[in-house]
Order: sequence, then C-alpha cells, then structure tokens
Amino acid sequence: MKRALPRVFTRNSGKSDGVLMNVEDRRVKRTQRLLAKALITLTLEKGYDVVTIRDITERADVGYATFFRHYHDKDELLEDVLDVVLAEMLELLLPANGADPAAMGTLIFRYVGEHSEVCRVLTGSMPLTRKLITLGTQSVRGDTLPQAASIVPPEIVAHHIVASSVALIQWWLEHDMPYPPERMGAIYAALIVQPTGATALSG
Amino acid sequence: MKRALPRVFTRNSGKSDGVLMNVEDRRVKRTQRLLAKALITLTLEKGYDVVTIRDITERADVGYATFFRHYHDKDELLEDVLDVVLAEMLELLLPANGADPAAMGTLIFRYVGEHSEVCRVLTGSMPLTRKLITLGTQSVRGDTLPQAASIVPPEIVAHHIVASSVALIQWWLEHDMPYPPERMGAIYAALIVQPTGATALSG
DNA sequence: TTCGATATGATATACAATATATCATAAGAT
DNA sequence: ATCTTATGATATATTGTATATCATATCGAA
Repeated sequence: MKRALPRVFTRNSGKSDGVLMNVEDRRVKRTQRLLAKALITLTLEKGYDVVTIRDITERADVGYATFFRHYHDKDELLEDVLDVVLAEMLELLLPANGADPAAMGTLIFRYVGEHSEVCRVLTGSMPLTRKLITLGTQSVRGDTLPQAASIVPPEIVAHHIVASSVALIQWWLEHDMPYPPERMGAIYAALIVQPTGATALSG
Repeated sequence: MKRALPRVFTRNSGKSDGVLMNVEDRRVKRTQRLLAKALITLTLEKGYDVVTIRDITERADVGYATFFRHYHDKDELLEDVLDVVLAEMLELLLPANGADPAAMGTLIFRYVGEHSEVCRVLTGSMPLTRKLITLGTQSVRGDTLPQAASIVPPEIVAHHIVASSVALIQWWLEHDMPYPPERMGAIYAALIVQPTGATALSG
C-alpha cells in the first residue's frame, strides 16, 4: 500500500478543479505571495484589465509559465486575494460580535484603511464584490433577524445591510478616506444598522 | 466659402475623442443598433468578458473592421447602451418627480423589468455601475437634502440612497424578479427612502 | 545529511484576438 | 443625379494566452 495522499493539494476552497499545487511547500507559498503582491501593485498602477500575465510574472520576478502552474487566469489569482482578506476580517470581527454597531463599524473601517490598496482592487471587481455580498448576506441572515410580518422580506433586509456597507466602504476608498475609521463606524451605525433594524421590526 | 460643418459628428457625450461617425446617417444608426443588440444577447449567453469583437460583428452580421469605425473597444459600446438607458429613465422619472416614494420606486422597477436583459448586463459592469451611482448621487444631492448638523454628511446620505437603490435592483434581477414592481416600489420606499430621510433629518 | 520528489526557469510554439490599412461597392445625403 | 461616405472583404502586424519540454535548484522526509 502506497500511503494515502501525504501531500496537501488544497486549491483554496477546493472549487477550482484545475491547477494543483502543494500549498505547504515554501516555494509555492513564496511564488503565490509574489504573484498576488505584483497583481495588486500593477492594478493600482494601471488598472486591472490592462494588466497582463507577463506584467505580473515580470514584476514578481517569476517565470512566465510558472503563473499557469498556480492559476488558470488573473481572476483566479484575485479570488485568492479575496479569500485571504475575508478570513482576516472574519477573525477580526468574530471576537467583537455583539458589540455595539459603531464599534463594529470602526473595526471594519480600521481594517479596510490598513489594507486600502488591496480593498480598492477587490471592490473594483464586480464578480468579487458580488461574492462578498452573497457571503455577507448569508452570514447576516443567520446571525440576526428572527423577524416576520414586514413589508420588506428578511432576505432583502440582510442583502441591503451588506450591500450598503460595501457601498459605504467603496465611497470611503474612492474619496481617499476623508474621515477616520471611528467617524465611519458611527456613520455606519447611524446610516445603515440603526435605520434598517427599525425597518425590519416595525416597517 | 465651404459651409461650416453641416455634419454632426457627435460621439455620445463628446467624451471619447476617438472614432468619429455621423450619427444622423441611417447606416450608422443601423450598425450601432445591431452591434448593441448583439453585445447584449451574447453577454447574456456566455458572459461579457468572453465575448469577442468578432462574436459581436458576426452576430450583428456586420464586417469585423466596421466595429472599430464606431468604437475603440467593447466597453465603449456598452457605455453607449448605458447612455440610452439613462436618458429613457430620466424622461420617465422627471414627470413623476415629487410623487410619493413608493410610486417613484414602482416606476423604476417597472422600467427595469421591461428592460431586464439590458439592465442585467449594465449592472454586471463595475465601471458602468460606478458611473451610474456617481451621476445619481449628484442628482439626488441637487434635488433634496438642504440639511445640516447630522453625524452623516449629506454627500454620504445621497450616495447611500443611490447605491442602495442600485443594489436593490441588482438583487431583484439576480433573483429573477420574484416580486412585482409595485411591491418592489413599496420595499424601496420602506427600506431606503423613509429610513434615510429620517436619518438625514434627525440622526 | 542524503535522496527522491517537485517546483521553477528558460525557451519554443501553437493559437486566439486586437487593431489597422486598403480598395471596391453600396447606400445615403443634398 | 451625383457627390459623399459608410460598409464589406481581405490582408497583415501585433499582442497576449496557454501549453510543452528539459535542465536545474529547492524542498520534505527518512
């Protein structure tokens, strides 16, 4: 017997059936890190869709063909970046769960501000923004809202909260973060959480 | 004397300095209409970014090179579509200005429902969605909100109203329009207009 | 530390799509 | 009616994607 699969071929969330690569190998992690960083930098320099894979590999100082050993295309690489960001935000927000909305909002905007370049790129991609909103909506529906008998279906309420939050983040980034995270947290609470909560109950 | 510029070279909003084409010529209008229709159809069939210009020209039954006589690239063609949609919605909403929010919302969702294919494509493009939200925000800021002394800056309030509305439309389209326009108009009023108005005043 | 496994670099190449140029023809404008 | 111009057809330069191959370097495990 040949010892059952000692290696770890985990492609992110197991969705992509395509390129397999041992993510425990230092070389692999190094290459993927370099590629991700290059994509972010180049996207901020000249826009996501005009960045070529040759651009990325040259900036990352990595062989051109190496890219395709890890990802099928640019979008798959960018999705990897989103997964990392989502995991980080989740572990940031989980401990603070149940705190008051303004404090939660402050945490969110503090994180976004500290990773503004990556977030700018991610929120510039429609597929990733959709994915983000979908995941967030599911989470919000699970967490709160054991409500009923409103004009507005709970599914829409959850979607509205998440989509509005993402939009607020986008506004903040596009305007070069003119207010500090604490102020944005307060705005988040006053503009999104509080009114929507009231609507879900009474409306 | 040679008669000063009898022709009309209007490239949409005069922004693109690139391809000039007499938009009063029937042939031009016909070609552009065919190209736009082909792009919409193909995008719904297999996704915007994998649609090639050759696809478009073949579906439109138009010479390949002809495309570049009208647009630099796919995105410019799609922007043309957005301009038409925006103009139509504007003339739909202007007469009803000042009516109650639910009625306005019903008008909006009725229009979206009747043009769901085009709207699906447009709201799937991040640059166009941004443009739409920016224009809408300016309009809302001009219309209403002579307010002051709130935690939430009026600029953010306006942005929130528009972005939330677009998000609600996106939700509706993505879920295959499960409620009629009248219901969506009521939801729009209860979820977005009424709470945000209250926040802008009191919050 | 050694050894087998494997990720990488460098290179060549097939292929697809963009973008432009040219010229004859057909369609529209006046 | 005729002058203008948009189109079709075609060729071509250019760019970017995607895959294959082989020697080398790096890694993990014993």
